Amino acid sequence: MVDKSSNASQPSAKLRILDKARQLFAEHGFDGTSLQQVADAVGMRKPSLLYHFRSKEALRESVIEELLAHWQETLPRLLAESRYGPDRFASLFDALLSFFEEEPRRARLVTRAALDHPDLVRRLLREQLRPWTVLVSETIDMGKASGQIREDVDAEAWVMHMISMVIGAVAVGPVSSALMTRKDGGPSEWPREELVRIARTSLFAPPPLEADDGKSLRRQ
Amino acid sequence: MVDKSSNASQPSAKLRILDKARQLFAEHGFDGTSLQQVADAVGMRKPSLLYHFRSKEALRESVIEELLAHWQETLPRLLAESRYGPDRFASLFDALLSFFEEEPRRARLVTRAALDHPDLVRRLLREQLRPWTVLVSETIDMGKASGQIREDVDAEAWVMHMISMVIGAVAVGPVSSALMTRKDGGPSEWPREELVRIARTSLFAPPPLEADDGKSLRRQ
DNA sequence: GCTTTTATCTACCGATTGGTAGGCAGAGGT
DNA sequence: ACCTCTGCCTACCAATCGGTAGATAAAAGC
Repeated sequence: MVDKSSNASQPSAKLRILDKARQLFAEHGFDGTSLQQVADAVGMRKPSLLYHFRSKEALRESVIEELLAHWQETLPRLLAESRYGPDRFASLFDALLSFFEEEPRRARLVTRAALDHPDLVRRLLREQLRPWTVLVSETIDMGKASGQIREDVDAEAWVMHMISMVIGAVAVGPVSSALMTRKDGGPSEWPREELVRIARTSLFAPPPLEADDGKSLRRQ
Repeated sequence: MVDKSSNASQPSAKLRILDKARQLFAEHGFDGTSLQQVADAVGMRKPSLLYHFRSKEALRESVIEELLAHWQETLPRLLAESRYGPDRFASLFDALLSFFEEEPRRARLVTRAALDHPDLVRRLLREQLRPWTVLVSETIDMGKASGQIREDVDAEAWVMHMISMVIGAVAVGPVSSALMTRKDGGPSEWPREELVRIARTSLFAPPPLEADDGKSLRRQ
């Protein structure tokens, strides 16, 4: 058994390999990345790499598991940090968006994994992520009773679509933004606000009388 | 010069190659598919395949271009067929969704292409698809004046996100549905309705007084 | 001090990759 | 009859693929 963080001296070869492999897999895909490229990026020979991971397949599984683990570790924190009250979902959605936005490779990696190995990713989603989405769904359903949430929302499906939408939007963001008029001007020119608005308006019930001042819907 | 539909006898080798290559690329990715696999699927030897496409790169470009061309040919028809009046966008959205739903490989292929060759896909989107999305955006903006469309909609961004959302949802549909409670039960158990609802409620202004009977919003 | 374990290396393997050379059968034009 | 061009073939190529064997040096355990 080899632990992943034995000595505190430096990042441990295994972690360095996982880090570089994650980057390369996200950018060029699993089949588009050779062990030689990973080895070069890490700064060691190919057989040394295969000493830590017995095959390319094992390396790929480790990368995916590490991704899900990182997600599973971060998500509860997001849920805990998100403020209570009417803004809670907006705050949570914002956190979810930021999670992938700060490192778009994560979104690309999970998208590629979903395309290349649907069964594996299905299983991991079920086992590791679904408990949390169920929690969110139940909270949404409770919000219907108090009138804050639209009655016609399918909570489970909404959560699923929002996650899929955020990941997809971040993963192919630089590409789909080719449809926008305000041409490039840097990677930050991305219509993030509209994404938040779509999520908000499809979830929250409109305020009773007054409309369009956004008083009860604003985020900060 | 070799035309793509010379004799009417049978589908012409070039087209058969493109067809099989499209399927394989969509399912296993560009790098995950070898020319040998394509040749086997078509039923010819590898060099015969390379007689029609001078390299794997050329084959990939042809597949992508054919995909965009097919899209570009279908989209104007969808726009023309969609009924006028308040239901027009719902009808159009439904057509867009059906376009990818009836052949999910299209969605997977374009997603993979966007990940593997962002620059190429950006260019194709700009040149071939954007004129149509601009048209839709302008119509949306006109709808604001008549009060049917929400004032806070960013038309261009909304259209972009909807396309991205639909393609993403269809491409990874079988995977993300692992987050749903109503387990599998076939591929048609997919929460399509919620997707339509998200699109609708994020675009249309709520009816003046009465709500929730969906009279002015219903689709069929 | 000796042995074992860990982590890396060089050298190599067979299989497969994308791609080329050149032959050959048939259809069509002249 | 002859030539040309098309479309497919067999045979082959160098390069790269994922992976193995075995040597070696340093550290750890006894």
